[in-house]
Amino acid sequence: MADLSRSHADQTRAEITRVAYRLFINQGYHGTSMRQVAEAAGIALGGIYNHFASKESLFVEVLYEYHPLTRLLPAIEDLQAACAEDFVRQAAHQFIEHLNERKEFFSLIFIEMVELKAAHIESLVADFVPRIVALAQRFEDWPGELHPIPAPVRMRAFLGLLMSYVLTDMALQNFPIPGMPDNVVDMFVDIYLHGILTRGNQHDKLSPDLTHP
Amino acid sequence: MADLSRSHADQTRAEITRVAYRLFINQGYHGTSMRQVAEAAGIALGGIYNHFASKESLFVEVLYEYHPLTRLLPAIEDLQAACAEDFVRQAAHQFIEHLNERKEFFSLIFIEMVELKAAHIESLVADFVPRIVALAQRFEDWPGELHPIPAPVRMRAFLGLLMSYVLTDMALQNFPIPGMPDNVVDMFVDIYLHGILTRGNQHDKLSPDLTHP
DNA sequence: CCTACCGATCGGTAGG
DNA sequence: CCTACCGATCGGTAGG
Repeated sequence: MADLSRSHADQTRAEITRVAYRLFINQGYHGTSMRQVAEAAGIALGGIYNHFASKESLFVEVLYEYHPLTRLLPAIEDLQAACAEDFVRQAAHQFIEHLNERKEFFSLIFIEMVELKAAHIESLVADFVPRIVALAQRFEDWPGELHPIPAPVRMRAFLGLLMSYVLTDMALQNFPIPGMPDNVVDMFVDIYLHGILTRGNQHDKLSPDLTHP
Repeated sequence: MADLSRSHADQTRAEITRVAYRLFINQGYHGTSMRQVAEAAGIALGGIYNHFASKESLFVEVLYEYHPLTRLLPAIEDLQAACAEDFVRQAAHQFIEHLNERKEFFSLIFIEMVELKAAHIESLVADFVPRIVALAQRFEDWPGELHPIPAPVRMRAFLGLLMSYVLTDMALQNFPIPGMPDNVVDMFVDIYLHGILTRGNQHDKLSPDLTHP
């Protein structure tokens, strides 16, 4: 019975977090009222404060609950790859797949940066930076294939290109561009691979078979 | 005298817009009150409404006043270039230079997308899309040098990579990464050029002289 | 977990 | 361009 009631409280807390996420990403932090959260969660305003000390602590919970690195990083760390190209293609695939599930996460990051002045972002990314740096080093496992670009820059270009794909994909939802194909991700990856690999070691020519595996 | 008074009214309006810009990008839309704007502009609250019908119309004015494409696009359109590589390097230089002056503009875009639900963005970009598409076509002026990538994708990768540079540059202000060099932009451009140009036509090898012109 | 309430602050306006 | 004010809504809490 004690277990059941605790479980029910957890459910309520999870429901509050879930609806708060949807409201925050659609209206922003200051544009979302605790009354809206309460109504969407099906409880009274005061009920929220049995689970969260303040609106800000509710936002922090949402931020941690919905950031994609928790699941994305292990997925990439576990990849087995025979060469740099293989690794990049697999990592890009994982990256896009996880971020597509969490597309609205970028809105959360912006809210955190602008509306909450990045007060909590440091503790959020601190855990992940060393693991990302370690990932960047794995490129060195395949010597002789790479242009002489510093590892942090190579990693940053990778993250940046894919991030910009997701962002422009969101932005272009409302503005279809004539001549924009479906498999833009694969082409971005091809551009990136041509950009970082020396010519001898890539399966070159952007054939449709290669960009459409 | 009529001229003087009109000029003074314009000055006040410009000052309101200026301080509103700073407040919006630092606190968000709903996080900024008209009273804060009034105080920062040195006038009473009611005075704002002699210049702007509402808070939202003030935001729209800020959005138009501070978006970088007004000056960036003509600068790139006027570029003279002998080859694709030259064009890309000059365009990237212009792009970064203009966006560095208007770095906080991204915050405005996010505010517009999240807090104001992208209500005004359509009319803002509508004027620029055809000109950007036209720019993408200029790559075709140098035939035989390009990988067979659709023009919109090539343009999108260019904008995306540079945009992601500016964004990560902002984000990494607070988290210096060991081993991250100063001339990341040049390296990004090199990666991009290797990515879109066929091998024969590029001044290859990323020598320091080339990445540090 | 709800009801009823607090002081504070919001965007906006009338009238001068 | 300011003073003084409007109704509405905010985050949060006491008490049950």
